[in-house]
Amino acid sequence: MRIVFLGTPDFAVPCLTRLLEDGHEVVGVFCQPDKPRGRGLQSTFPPVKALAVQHGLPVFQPTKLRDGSALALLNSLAPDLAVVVAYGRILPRELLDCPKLGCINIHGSLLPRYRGAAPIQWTVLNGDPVGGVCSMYLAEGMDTGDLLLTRETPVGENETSGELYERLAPLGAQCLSDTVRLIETGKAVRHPQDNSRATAAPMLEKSMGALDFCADAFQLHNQIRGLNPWPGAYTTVKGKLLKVHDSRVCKNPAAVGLCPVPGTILDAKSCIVACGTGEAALELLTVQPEGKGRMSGGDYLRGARFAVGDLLK
RNA sequence: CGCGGGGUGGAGCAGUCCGGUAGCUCGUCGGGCUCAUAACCCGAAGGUCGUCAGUUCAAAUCUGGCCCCCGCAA
Repeated sequence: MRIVFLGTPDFAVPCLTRLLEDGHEVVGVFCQPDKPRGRGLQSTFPPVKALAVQHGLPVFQPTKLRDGSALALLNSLAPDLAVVVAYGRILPRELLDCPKLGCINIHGSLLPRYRGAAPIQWTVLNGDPVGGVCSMYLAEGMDTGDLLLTRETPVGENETSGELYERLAPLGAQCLSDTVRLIETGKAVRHPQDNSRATAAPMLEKSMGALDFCADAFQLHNQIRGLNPWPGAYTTVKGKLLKVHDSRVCKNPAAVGLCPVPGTILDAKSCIVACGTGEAALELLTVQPEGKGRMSGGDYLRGARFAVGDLLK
């Protein structure tokens, strides 16, 4: 089949790889324009572009999709099918109607749950025990199209968004492969979404990373792993940023019977911090002070000269 | 030249402004105490202070260049 692929980040890479392995004719690859990233503002290729270039595929990075030129371009490629995976833009109606067999999408959640830009992260943030990917036809609304296939996977209680992302990307590629085969053989079945069960997964913001130790330890733990690796959870200590990369819920805090102020350090060796009502504490496994590298919670306490009973702030 | 922090025994830090004995909390090794211990006590090993050059009687500390790590912003 003649396929146009639209995708940008790492998550989309296994999908494109799989299409090529399956022997499809990828006639064009769309991704977001190169953007300056990192220290020094160096311009970098999106991962999908890097892969496409490596395979000698034509790459297109339009800044506008609605001025007609994108439509003309897509028409000229005459695709049977368009595959959209984390492209990062809304496709206008005229583009959706262009490919003969339509546009399909791989989404990192079990729709209708988590429609939007950050489905994987919200799965973790909410502490869901099960996540997954699904394939669907694109419709005009955000992730509202008819479902095709769904693939579930259990989510570990300490799994980070980054880790789930890594597992979901190949699962998505498999799902895509199966879906394309169904479409190719005319066996694809549309399952409309149950809109009443829909939830939103909006883009993450930096401010979501602020930790408040008055919250429940489980909640904080989900926040930390859900925002790892980006944008990251943090607290402020002595006026400086302290990122918290990794944590564990500590169900039996050492301070039995006490009701320490949230944020109190309960252990000198492993940076266990009192949270919420004190029923469960939070062990900060890996932290990173502003301007420093990441280190274990214990190392941090030693270097910053904290003692048991001090308030982490 | 976007803004900023930093490189000191194995780890995390102090010391740098006001040059002059290598410090702290851990870890490691040996010994002791204990029913026992990641707890406690005693002792030991381990560092050309990122690198190159300069100033000086003397540089971790002052000056200049270079390398590397990181936070913010994007």
